[in-house]
Amino acid sequence: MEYNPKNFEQKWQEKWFSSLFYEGKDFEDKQKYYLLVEFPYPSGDSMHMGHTRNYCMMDSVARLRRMMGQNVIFPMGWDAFGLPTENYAIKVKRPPQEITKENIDTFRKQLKSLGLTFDWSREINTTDPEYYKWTQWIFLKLYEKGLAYKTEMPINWCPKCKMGCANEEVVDGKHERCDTKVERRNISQWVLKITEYADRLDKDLDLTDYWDSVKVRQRNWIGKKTWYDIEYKIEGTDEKIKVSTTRPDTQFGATFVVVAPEHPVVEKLKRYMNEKIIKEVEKYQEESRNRSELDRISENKEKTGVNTGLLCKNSITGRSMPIYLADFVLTTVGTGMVVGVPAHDMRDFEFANKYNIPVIRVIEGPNSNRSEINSLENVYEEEGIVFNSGFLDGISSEDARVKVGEYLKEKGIGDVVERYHLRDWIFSRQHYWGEPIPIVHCDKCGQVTVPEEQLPVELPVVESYEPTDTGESPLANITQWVETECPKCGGKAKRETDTMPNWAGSSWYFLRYIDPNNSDKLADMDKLKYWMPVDHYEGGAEHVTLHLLYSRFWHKFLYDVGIVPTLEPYQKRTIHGFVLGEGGVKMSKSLGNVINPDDLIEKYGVDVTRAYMMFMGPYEGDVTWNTETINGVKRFVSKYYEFILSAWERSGESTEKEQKAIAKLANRIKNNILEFKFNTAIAAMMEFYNEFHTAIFSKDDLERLVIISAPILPHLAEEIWSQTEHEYSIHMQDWPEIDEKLLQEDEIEIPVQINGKVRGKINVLNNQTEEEIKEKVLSDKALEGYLKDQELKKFIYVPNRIINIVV
RNA sequence: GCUCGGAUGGUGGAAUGGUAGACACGCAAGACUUAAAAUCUUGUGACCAUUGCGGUUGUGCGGGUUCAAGUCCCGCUCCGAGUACCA
Repeated sequence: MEYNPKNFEQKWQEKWFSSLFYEGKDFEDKQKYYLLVEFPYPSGDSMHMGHTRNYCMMDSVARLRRMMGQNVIFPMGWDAFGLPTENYAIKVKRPPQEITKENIDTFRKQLKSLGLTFDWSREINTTDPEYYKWTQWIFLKLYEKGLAYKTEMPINWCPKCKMGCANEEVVDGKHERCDTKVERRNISQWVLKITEYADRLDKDLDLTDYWDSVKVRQRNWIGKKTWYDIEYKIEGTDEKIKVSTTRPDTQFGATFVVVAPEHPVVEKLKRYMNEKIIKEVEKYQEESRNRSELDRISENKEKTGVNTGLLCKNSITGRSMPIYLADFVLTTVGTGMVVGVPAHDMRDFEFANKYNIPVIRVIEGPNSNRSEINSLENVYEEEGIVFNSGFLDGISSEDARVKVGEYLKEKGIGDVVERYHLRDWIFSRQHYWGEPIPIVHCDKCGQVTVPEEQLPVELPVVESYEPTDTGESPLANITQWVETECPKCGGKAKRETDTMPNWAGSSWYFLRYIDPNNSDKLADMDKLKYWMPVDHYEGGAEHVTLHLLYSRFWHKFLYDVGIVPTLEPYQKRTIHGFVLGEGGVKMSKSLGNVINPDDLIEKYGVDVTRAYMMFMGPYEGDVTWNTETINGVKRFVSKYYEFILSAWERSGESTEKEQKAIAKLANRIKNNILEFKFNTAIAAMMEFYNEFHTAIFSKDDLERLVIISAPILPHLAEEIWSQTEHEYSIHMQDWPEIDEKLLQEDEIEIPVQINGKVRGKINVLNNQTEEEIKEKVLSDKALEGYLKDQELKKFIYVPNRIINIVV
């Protein structure tokens, strides 16, 4: 009867993986539940603890929901394109295809050894040509709809990885992968017009049940703002410039205008400048061109700029304002021209201060009167009441903006525009290990799409290749692959050698799980209608901006072209915490504090490992590894095993107390798992054990106990089920129906407070009225000392909770 | 700077506005043992009292609402994550 998991855990896993009880069945007449976890990148290392923990938690959810009669789809696959494998392949001169296959085999074995009931019949792999055929197909559709285009653009160039990277991959001016400072380079790049979906990506968040923190991050990234573009006439000319602002309520405080130095309008303005100033302007343009965006943004806060000598007239206030060029203004933001309001913008104040431009205050707020603004500290950036502002006087900032908007329209001198922080998605990578972009360049026909029937455009398998120094993809060196026929005219043509970023394959993988082997379609519409949307998408915080946004964008596009049936891909999205190494530091190879799940399984067994990972702390919080604590879980699991088996041997009649305890435990386990409170689900089991391990139970009740333990301790439950002569498998049993009556108490003990302090306890019957209870409390001997000679001011009775007496 | 989280014993953490510290680790004492490990029992926020009952205080800090606040409101401090010359 001793708990020895080595004797049975593997045996049951083998049986599970051959009997396939956990597969999701298409079209089955049950409530469907699509539970999605982020698929891992199969690196050369072992699976990370973070992944392991979340998969174990979600496996418990999947097992519970199946027992609750739901048709659960809980799939797994591999996000296998990407740089680590490519770099390793270059180093050891082996094809990444081979390396990837080995890594996947290791990872799959690890997942299986944890007893996770992923539906392996639906396994996918983003690097499988049968999979990336459809990634390429989606690209073609995007191209056909004008949402993919190639353009010469300054990109962030990573000199180490020899590749361009999206703004989103640049952190602190460094490539997030390798920490190398990125440079600016002009390169012809494929770009996807995600900005065209910005509005819907923002608005449709309302259709989902994502955690608010997830919605907020999406919205901040999209950065929707209302902008006011205002035309100013340049004095002494017929030219106009259009500045943009989000704070038109401060217009009467505007005292200058700044144009981005690289802005095309500068050429036009030059016509009105004198020779000396033109020279200065050109010198400044040259300087700022050589500064990378990083440099322009970096620590050096000293503002630079050049006065054009030109003046423009504020079309709202009539004020004459000097025009400057300055590189803190970016062409890509707004109209690339800014109106400066030094009293209400710190950056404008710094600039005005340097160039002796007047500061005019026009907003007052609750904590700040109309006093003069004379230092950076008292620049007033908040909203408030507008003064000194002609037709805007005395109204709030918000109302003033509306009024300015109306005024612009009425006079025809500007527009109100919605703009987004989001920029288009740079989709090219100059690398080998990614999906080839299915485009052919023909001298005669230009850019030609590869016809659908010729997909996939497969990556050539080669022994070795290196990134090129020219910045082209390594594919460019593989001539026999590059040289091809033009699908249109049959003449000589060259393949596109850029590949897709590894965000591509992960932007739609959840759709392929639904119909993984379909060779005619991305996925069958009826199957999609049955399974979609994903009911719950579980993942890390690092993917709630980019990956989530990209995949929602692709999904909306696929919806528009009639491929998928839902507007949004995921109904719910939650964020798990990190697993930190001992002492609360990051787990990393260099610190040597990486915990390998294999070692834990070897030492403690699978169920103990799984239960410990869930018991460590709440789902959403970061947890710190503590090897001492796992012993507590091990102790509990062994005792629990021995307890149930011995209780089975001495079984008899359960009293009502035991029946109630099991009913309550069943409810707690179920509710806690569904609410992702795995730690308290296990605590509930421990509490039950502590109170009842010597009690007598009926066999019916013990069966129920084993069943409700199964989602958390799947191997243990299966073993006990079999030892107590039940038919395989416990995981195919129905979750027990709970008799509501068992959850109610006839008599409960509730605390009695006097003036807010607990002074005693009293037993209350279920059907007792407040009057009866009051009488009982007031005549209670133990409380007498507190109540004697006191005036009773208030008697509060909260049913089943507490009594508070104010005297 | 901005946005979003968080702060509860020696530790990880519980707690629909209703007995703060469930559960676990650790620690201490005891039992078993030649001994140790394992296991079991008891105790364990702090302070005071201890012969028994007990009392006071306590959830980062300062206010407030309430019969009642870890939880709600206002104002801070510190820590973590994300993000930024975004006009």
